[in-house]
Amino acid sequence: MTSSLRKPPARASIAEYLAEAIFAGRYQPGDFVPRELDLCERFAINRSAVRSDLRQLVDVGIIERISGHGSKVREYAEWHILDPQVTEWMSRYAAPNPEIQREILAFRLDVEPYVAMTAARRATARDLVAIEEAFEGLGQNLRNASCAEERRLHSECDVAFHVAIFKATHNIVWAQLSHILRPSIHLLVTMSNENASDPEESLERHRQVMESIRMRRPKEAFLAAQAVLAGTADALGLEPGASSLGRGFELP
Amino acid sequence: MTSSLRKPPARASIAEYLAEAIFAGRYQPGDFVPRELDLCERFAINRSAVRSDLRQLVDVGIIERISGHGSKVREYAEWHILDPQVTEWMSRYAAPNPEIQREILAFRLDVEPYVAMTAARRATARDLVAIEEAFEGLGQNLRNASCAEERRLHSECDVAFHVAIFKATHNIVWAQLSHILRPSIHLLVTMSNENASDPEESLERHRQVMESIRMRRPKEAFLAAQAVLAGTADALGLEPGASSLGRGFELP
DNA sequence: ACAAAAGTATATGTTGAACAAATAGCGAAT
DNA sequence: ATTCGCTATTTGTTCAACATATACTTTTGT
Repeated sequence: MTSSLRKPPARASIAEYLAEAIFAGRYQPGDFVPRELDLCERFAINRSAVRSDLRQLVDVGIIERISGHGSKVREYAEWHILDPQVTEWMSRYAAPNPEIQREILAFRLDVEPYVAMTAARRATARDLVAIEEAFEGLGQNLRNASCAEERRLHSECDVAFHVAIFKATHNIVWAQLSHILRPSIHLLVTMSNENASDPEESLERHRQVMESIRMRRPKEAFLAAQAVLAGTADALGLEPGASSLGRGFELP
Repeated sequence: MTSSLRKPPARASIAEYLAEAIFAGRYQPGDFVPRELDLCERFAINRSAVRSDLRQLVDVGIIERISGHGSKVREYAEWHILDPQVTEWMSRYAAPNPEIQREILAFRLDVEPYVAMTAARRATARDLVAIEEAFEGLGQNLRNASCAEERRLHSECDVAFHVAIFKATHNIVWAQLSHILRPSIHLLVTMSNENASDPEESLERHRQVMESIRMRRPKEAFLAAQAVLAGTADALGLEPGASSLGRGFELP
């Protein structure tokens, strides 16, 4: 009786359902999702609500509506992977496509060392608090990575740690771009469950980044972030050789 | 009679109207936009259509709907400035806020040299075609920058040039991120109308970037892109000293 | 006089039905 | 065999009514 009292479970979100189905690959690019009236029936909801939710998927480039024909899933390249909602879905429902995950990681390899370097120059005390709190969380949830809930918590702290560094650049573009990290971090935590890479070592690398930022040592922060990412790439089974930026320069 | 034959002007897009009004500053963060029924009346359109358009503004974080009260414009920091539609509105209706423009330019100063460098490593012949075509357009529309239409065309070519370089990285994240360029490039063209900075010099700097990419000289591409951005920052009256990344390294 | 509670006004949220418009596929006529 | 036109299906638009949430006002009790 507690369950039914709390809340009428919001409302069955069609966007959520379809996102899950699409990201899990049950509907692939070129496929058509069920028509409006079927979705109405399936979720006992009216057409306006269905259309409102479908609009969201259209706005982020995931589906394309063809008047009088149906709603088609668009190519992966068309998806707005910079949209926070999209990255959230990606991290929650796994990669729709390993290729995108690889490209996101390549991007991270490109930029995160530079972001860490900038953070080391500009981080305020408040930024350090956020970074440290996330790091504490990482340490807390390190050992008991038994149940799924614990791993999710660890994953969230990992995301918070990297996001806090992006925000420490004090640039709104970098700050908003930090959402792109989420999918690969969640994937990492999911996979490292099997891959059993050394978590102690990973934690130590994160600590190095944090300390370098605190001590205002940009170059060390750059290198430390590179080390973290090398570990990430390794755990995900992707060679960091794909990195493009940050090469061709001799670090002092 | 030609005007009415062509097309029933699509449909008055409420999203478009409100975006113009909000980006122009007629509604500022904290303000409430007209209520649904007023918009219905003003545009002779039904409520469903109005609500559909308002949903788009909600999805990109520009407005927030408060049940039973109204639709409030959110703080600039909440706006999804990485969304292509948002950047398009920003470029079309000028900056809602000079601060955001400054931060976008700071971001460009951070990344574009590295993007050019990567493009120099990975650009295919097809990428070079796109870059060259945009460059040709830049040269064409250089002299006759008289009417507004001509300037718009020049601006589009400028955008196309930089976007082509981002795409030449062959990374989907960089490619989608290229939308962020649009606002500052349009602003530049608008302002340089008054500022009368030397267009010949700017063109030459763009040529240097293109040539460096063609010749597969990453380091030269990096420096050439920096030079282009220095010119841009100068024309916009922003000192490039705000740049964060790409500093602290000695270029070979 | 002040404060808490109840009630009212206003705007958004939800529902349902009916009609309009666009697209694909089929079939007939040239 | 090709083109034209018809029909079926699905999305797009419109309208009207009711439900719900929030802010403001009035009332009531101390």
